[in-house]
Amino acid sequence: MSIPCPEPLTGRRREIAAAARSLVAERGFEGLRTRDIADRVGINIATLHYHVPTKEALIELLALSMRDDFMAQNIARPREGRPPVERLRMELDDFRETLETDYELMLALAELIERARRDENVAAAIRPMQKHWRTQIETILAEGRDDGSFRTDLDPEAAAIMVIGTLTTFPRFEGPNPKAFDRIAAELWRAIINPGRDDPPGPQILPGT
Amino acid sequence: MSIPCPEPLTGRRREIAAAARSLVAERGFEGLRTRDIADRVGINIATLHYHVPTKEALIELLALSMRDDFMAQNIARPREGRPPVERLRMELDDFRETLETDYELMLALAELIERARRDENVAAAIRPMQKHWRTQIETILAEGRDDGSFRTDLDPEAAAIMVIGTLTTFPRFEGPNPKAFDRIAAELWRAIINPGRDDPPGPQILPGT
Amino acid sequence: MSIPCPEPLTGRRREIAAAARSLVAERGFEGLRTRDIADRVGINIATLHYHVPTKEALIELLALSMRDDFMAQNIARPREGRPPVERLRMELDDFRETLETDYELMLALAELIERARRDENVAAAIRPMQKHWRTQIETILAEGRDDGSFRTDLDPEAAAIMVIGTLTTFPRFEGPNPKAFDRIAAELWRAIINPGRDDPPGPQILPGT
Amino acid sequence: MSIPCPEPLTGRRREIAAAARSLVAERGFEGLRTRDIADRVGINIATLHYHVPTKEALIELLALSMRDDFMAQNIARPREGRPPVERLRMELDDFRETLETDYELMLALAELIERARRDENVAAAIRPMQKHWRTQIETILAEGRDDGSFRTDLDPEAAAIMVIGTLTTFPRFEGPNPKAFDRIAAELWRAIINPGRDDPPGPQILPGT
DNA sequence: CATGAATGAGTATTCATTCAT
DNA sequence: AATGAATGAATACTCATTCAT
Repeated sequence: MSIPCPEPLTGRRREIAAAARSLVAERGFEGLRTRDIADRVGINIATLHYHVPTKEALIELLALSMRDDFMAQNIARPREGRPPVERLRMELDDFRETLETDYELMLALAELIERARRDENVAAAIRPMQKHWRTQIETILAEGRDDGSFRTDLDPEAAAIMVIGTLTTFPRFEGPNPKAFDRIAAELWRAIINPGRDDPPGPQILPGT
Repeated sequence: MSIPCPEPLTGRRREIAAAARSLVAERGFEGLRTRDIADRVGINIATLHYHVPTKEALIELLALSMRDDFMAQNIARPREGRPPVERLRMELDDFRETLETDYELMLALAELIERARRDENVAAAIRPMQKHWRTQIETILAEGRDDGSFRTDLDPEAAAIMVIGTLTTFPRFEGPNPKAFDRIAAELWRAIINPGRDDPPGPQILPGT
Repeated sequence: MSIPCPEPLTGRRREIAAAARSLVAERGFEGLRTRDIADRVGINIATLHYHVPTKEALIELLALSMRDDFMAQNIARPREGRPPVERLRMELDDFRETLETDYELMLALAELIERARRDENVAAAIRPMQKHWRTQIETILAEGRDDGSFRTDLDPEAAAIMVIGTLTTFPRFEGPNPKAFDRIAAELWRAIINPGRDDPPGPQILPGT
Repeated sequence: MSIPCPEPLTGRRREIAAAARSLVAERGFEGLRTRDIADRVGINIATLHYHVPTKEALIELLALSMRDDFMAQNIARPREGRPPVERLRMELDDFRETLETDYELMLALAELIERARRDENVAAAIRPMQKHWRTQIETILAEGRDDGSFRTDLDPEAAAIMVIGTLTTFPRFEGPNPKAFDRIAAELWRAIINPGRDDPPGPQILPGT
């Protein structure tokens, strides 16, 4: 189901992509210098260009590597067959985990999304990831509305943007703080679940890991 | 209540800020060149530097000018004394209006916020604006929860981030499309208002799905 | 009649073109470096780029400046109305003079012609000059054949290439040596004039200024 | 009589020289890249450097290979003992043939000669070839003048340059066009042969205008 | 013989900034 | 206020060459 990176990341290319990612997270695309990437990897600039011919190709490589990493986390845990409530829970937990274990990925992704507006190559690399995430959430929301666990007046397409917007905007205000995240996730949860439902939405109620 | 721009924008400085803003909206900070700004204003680069000594100062000027414009829109309509439901409504309407009339401001602001993470000067200029908006929404939400028009289990601080995140993320998916915005705003509305309340939330209800 | 350089060579541009010319004469296009040109003019590379935006534009400027200089020498002395014999004489004298006073121009021109084969811009700049020279010689030869001063079996178009080829190839063997040139010019003369004609081809016979 | 290539061209070295030649013909020395040569041969650059240690050595190899090829064509047909008229004829025919069958050699040679002016190694490799050709033509012309078949006022040394200059300059104007070449060759012929001679210059006369 | 990877020294070009006028 | 000209410091990219395998 995932669209894999066409050229699998061999040793050096993997190192280069990793160095580029952390530099983008630190300084943004504005401050991304090929020389810095080479320095961080510990190679000569010419060597960098041997492995990745142009800066544009490098950004594309970065975009693809990040998309793959981001999507890999989503696919790790099987969601098929589980009820929508549980799947939304998993979605929030996944985001929380990425926030804690790979905040750098999150920051770099934010830069990438901003850049995608002007760079068609980046947009092309990022789009499948965005679409995948959005569709996944839309499906969960639609199914949850239909089975009565979510609000009956829920608009899945609009609510999906609400979920994504809330999650991605949160770190801009609070950073990777997991406690603060739980509070946001809980609010999102309450905004979505069906308030008229008798039985509680699951064994453990938010907030909580 | 507004924090005024320390150096008032004289003719040339105002033109420069406007040119910088539209260029940032078009190309992002990554592609912002002083020469392009001068060209757009119709002056020489040396003249640009006469009015704004450095690029850093220029970015600060831009940040301040945008903050002032953004906050001016909020202050235009008096909100004091009105009920929370109505004030939330106005908040959404304000955003919608900015989206329609000054989408460029919105785009440039997104770039500015991204940049603020690494640029303390920009952060300092932007922060009051962000704080102002966030506090305003938090207040509305808290009062609305307390008067029973919003969800009783609402967490105003978390929900404020949800509102801001949804609004600012929306254009990334749908652009300045007002129809699509109304759908998002309606969903946000339903996520916030008190579903158990008898009387309708106001004279005009937002268009649903 | 001459196609002038569209942008007249102002001070700096003139200096740059001159520096480029002597460097091309010395090292060929292969060894032409913008930095060397800037050094020779005594300016910074950035300043060079201020006056001539790209290397390509610089080469075009060079080509145009050389074309103009070369053609100026041809136009200096009025040839209208004079008999073909005398005009051919002037043609050879002109070449001899350029050889003596501006051998650098000659060398650089040779490089330019070689480059024109692959560079359409250079070709476009050079072509009018080549055509002008060729046509001028063809006309002289045709008229001289018709008035009986040149060989009656002369093929003006073919002979023009013979004249040009002999003149331009000569320095490759003998350098700018004027004595050696006179010998070549004399041979060319004898190859062209009508051997059956009674009266001598002119007051003074070659070689000799 | 031929000066053989000191290191005989083994398989790979031969291939490399051939690839270099066609690349020089296409792009000139200015655009000659070792990597392109290796690519055309189908080997790695490191392998290229195994066979030819430096670029300079490569250019020397190229010069030697071209000199050998060019001179081989001259030696193929025995000229000894034949009358000057016939030998000049053969000289022109040889050139015509090279023009038709190996125009690439001709183009590359032109580049090489231009480069020889600045590169002593190339000059050293090329000089014997140039000298050989020049001397050969001078001898033909001197003998033809003495036996009355060529102009009696012929200056063999000057006329040799005229012949070489005409032949080598021709392709710059007309390319490898054989019809156009015949016209030039005919003109050259008429410029050299003795016009006062009764008997025709040979069994087959060159096509005239 | 052959190659993948690496590199030092360049190479044109860019950009914010300065300064004399 | 305004500008033409100038510049130092970068910046992405190139190329012949080397070396371990």
